[in-house]
Parts: sequence; C-alpha cells; structure tokens
Amino acid sequence: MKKGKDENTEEQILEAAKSVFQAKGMDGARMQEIADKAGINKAMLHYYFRSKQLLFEAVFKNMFSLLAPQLNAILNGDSSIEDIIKNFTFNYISFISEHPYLPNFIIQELNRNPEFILKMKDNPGFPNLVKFKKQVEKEVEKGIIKPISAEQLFINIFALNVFPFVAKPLIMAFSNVDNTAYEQLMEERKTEVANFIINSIKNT
Amino acid sequence: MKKGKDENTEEQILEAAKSVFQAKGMDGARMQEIADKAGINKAMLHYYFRSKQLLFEAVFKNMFSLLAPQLNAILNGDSSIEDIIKNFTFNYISFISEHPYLPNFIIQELNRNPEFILKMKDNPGFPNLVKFKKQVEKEVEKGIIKPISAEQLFINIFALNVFPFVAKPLIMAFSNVDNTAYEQLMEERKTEVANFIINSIKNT
DNA sequence: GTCTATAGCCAGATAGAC
DNA sequence: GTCTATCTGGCTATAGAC
Repeated sequence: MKKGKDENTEEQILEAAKSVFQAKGMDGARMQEIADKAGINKAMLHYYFRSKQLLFEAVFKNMFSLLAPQLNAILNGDSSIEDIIKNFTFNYISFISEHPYLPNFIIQELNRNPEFILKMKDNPGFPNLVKFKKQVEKEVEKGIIKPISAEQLFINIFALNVFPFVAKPLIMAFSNVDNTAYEQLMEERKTEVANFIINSIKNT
Repeated sequence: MKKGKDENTEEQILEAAKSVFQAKGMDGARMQEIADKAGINKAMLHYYFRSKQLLFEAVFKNMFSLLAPQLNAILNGDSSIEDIIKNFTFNYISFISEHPYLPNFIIQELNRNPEFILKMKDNPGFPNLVKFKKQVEKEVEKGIIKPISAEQLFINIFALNVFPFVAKPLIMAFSNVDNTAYEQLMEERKTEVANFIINSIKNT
C-alpha cells in the first residue's frame, strides 16, 4: 500500500507540473502552484524531485517522449512518400488537438536552452532522417516526385503541421477569426495540408 | 545637451532590454542584466520606464512594429499571388536572418498572454487579410491558381517561412546538421519555399 | 539625470515534528 | 511519506544624496 501511494503521488506531481510548466514555462512556473494543483505541499515536490530544475527536466523528457513517436511515424514508415504525408498530417493534427501546448512548450524551452536537446539525442527512439531520406531519393529517381531534398521536404511537412498551433494567437489575430473558426480551419487542415504538399511534389 | 542625453539613454535601455527579453523572455529576464548591458544601473531603468512590465511592453511594441510591415507586404501588395509569394519569401528570410529571435519572442509572449494582441490590433498598420483574400479569390475564379481558401494559403505561406526559425534547435537535431549546414538550408529556402508553394497552387 | 543603499517581498529549498 | 514553519537568497522597486 505504501508503494501504491508513492507512485500515485509522483504521478500526481508530474501531471500537475506538466500543466503548469506548459502554461507558464520554466521561469514563470511556481512550485506553490504545482503543489496546489497536485493537492500536496511544496515540501513534497522537493522530497520527490529534489529541485525545480530536476522536476522540470522530468516533465520535459516526458513531453518529448510523447512527441518523438509521432515524428518517427513520418520518418520510418515503409509506405510511399504520398501515404506517409497523408497519414502523418491526419494523425498529427488530431494528436496536437489533444495536446495543444506541447509543441510550443518543447520549442520554447529548447530556444531558452538549446543544449538540452543533447540529453535527448542519446535516446534510441530519437527521430532521424536516414530512412526518410532514402525513400525520398528513391522516388525522385523513379520520377514519382519532383526533385527535392529530403531535408527541405521534412522541414515543409513539419512546418505546415506544427506552426499553426504554435502561432495560434497570431493567426487568429491576422485572419480575424474567433476560436470556433480557428478550430474549423485546423479541422480542414487534416486533409488540406497533405493535398497541398502532394500537389507540389508529385509528378503528373 | 540635456535632451540629447535623455534620448540616448532611453535608446540604450531599449536596445539592451530588447536583447535580454528576446533571449530570456519576460519571466527569465533580469533588470540587473538589462542595466549592465545598457551601461547604467537598475535605478535608471525605473526612472525611465517605471516598471519591468512597462519596459517589457515598450520592447514588445517595438518588436511587433518591426514585424508588421513585413506581413503587410504580403497582404496588401498589388501584384499577382505568384509575385507576392516570391517577394515575400525572399525578403522575409533575409529579414529574419538579421533578427533571428524576433518571431520566437513574439510567439512565445503571445502564448503566455494572448490578450496582449488586443493592444496591437488598434494600430492602423495591423495586418489583415482583406485585400489578400480578394486577390486570391480573383485568381481562383480566373483559373490562374487552384481553389484554396485565402486563410489556408496565408497560414501555409506564414508557416513555411517562419517555422524553420522558430524551431531551429529541433530541426538541427532531427536533420542532424550543424550551424553552417542549417544556414545553408535557410539560404536555399529563399527560392525553394516560393517554388514549393507555387508548384502546389498554380494551374498549368 | 545619475548614482548608492536599502526596503520589502516572494520563491526555492530545508529542518524537524509526526 | 507528509506536514508546518522557517531560512536564505535574489529580485523589483524606491528613497535620498549628489
């Protein structure tokens, strides 16, 4: 029973820390607020994670390991480039709709502290472009898609999918839409984005 | 001579504040660091701007008014969609290379405090999609470009141009390139991105 | 306008009882 | 493991001399 409580408390702390860190960032987050959300007191946070920095790193690794598999789907699938793009776009936008703060959190904290990514690179599940690059080169050679570097194509796919969530406030302001209309735009993008990319690269 | 010193000090403070706020964000920035960079002491910061919050707002408005004209170029030009895209992409990537922290700063702080954009919306130079939308609809009707909503096209242009800078650390890690190779990729994008978009939407 | 010194507060971290 | 109480340091902001 003791162990059960252990893991439960730790889980509650991580959950609370996740929501506060995502909303406020490392610098803006307050240990008191995390404790309140977790339904415990500040001392417990230090008992379990020793310091704010270590708690933050635990949350960050957690978040990152949610994002990585999504990217591996695009990078290590066996299907054609066209199918990879379609599946990735559809799934990624669904995924992010349930974790709207995630990409922004990762990006913000990596910009604050770029060396942080090094700790992640050791992980064997860390995304890399090797397989994707081969597939792109194969399809370019076969004439299925127009000449494009795998890196540029990857950046484009990534940008078109992720950016609208990261820049939500700007996009809402410029296109002058309310929250409902914004959600509607994102819903449309589940198919629009894939078509946009494929139209651009596919040979006819 | 007194007035000259005034404006000079104020300018130095803004310059220092800009660099510190961009690098650390509102919460991470320290008034002491800003004072050191400006070559004065903390008391002067309060003498000129009263509080950290007000200094931050001055910097933010400053930054925002650098970004807005760049966007207006895309939204209120008289040329064809194709030319708008080409010019915007080429110019924007050059512009950002000189202000690499700018888009991230704007996005980060708007996510921290989305109501902030309301203060900007009053400004007459605030970007809007009205004219761009008309041009897109005209060219779709004439059959010059394929059917696409102006909002989605705008998001795509914006995303492809801005995101690579915002997500620089992630992109460098995934595509496993060093800083030089990253700069090279961005240089290529000055033409690549426009071609990518135009390939996708242009009727042949 | 510019400085030094300091007030006043708040956050992270720890001590120690239970 | 969990709590209350408290230490300690650092930060924004101000007072007041020059």
